[in-house]
Amino acid sequence: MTRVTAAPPSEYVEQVLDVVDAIPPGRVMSYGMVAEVVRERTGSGSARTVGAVMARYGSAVPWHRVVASDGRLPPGHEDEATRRLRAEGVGFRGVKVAMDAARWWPGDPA
DNA sequence: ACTATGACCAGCG
DNA sequence: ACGCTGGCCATAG
Repeated sequence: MTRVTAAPPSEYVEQVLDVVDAIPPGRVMSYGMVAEVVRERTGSGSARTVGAVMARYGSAVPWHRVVASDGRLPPGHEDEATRRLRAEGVGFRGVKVAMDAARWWPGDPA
C-alpha cells in the first residue's frame, strides 16, 4: 500500500544496496569496487557517491563488509565493524582489514 | 535549478 | 607513514 516516500530510493540506490547485500560473510569490498560494479549497471556512480548512499541507507545492508580501499573502516563505526568482521573471520592488519586476503568481487567464489 | 556536502580514491611531496 | 589536492557524482536543503 501507500508506503512512505519521504526519501524514495532511486534506482541507483537500489543497485548499490543490491551489490553490498551480495557480499558473502568473511569477505569485503571497497567503496570504489562497489562503485565500479554499479557503474556497469547504471552507467554512473563513483566511490564517493557509494559512500553517500551507505551513509543514508547503509543500515539496510551488511554495511560492515564495505570498507575503504586501504582497509580502513567507516568513521564512527570502526568499533562495530571490527567486531563483526572479526567474528566472520576477516583478517586484520593492525586496525585495518587485510584487503589482500578479504577482497571479493561478484562472481568470485566465496 | 543551484550550491554544499561527503562512511572515497589515487597521486604527489 | 602523513598531509594535501583534484576529481568524482548522488543526496539534501
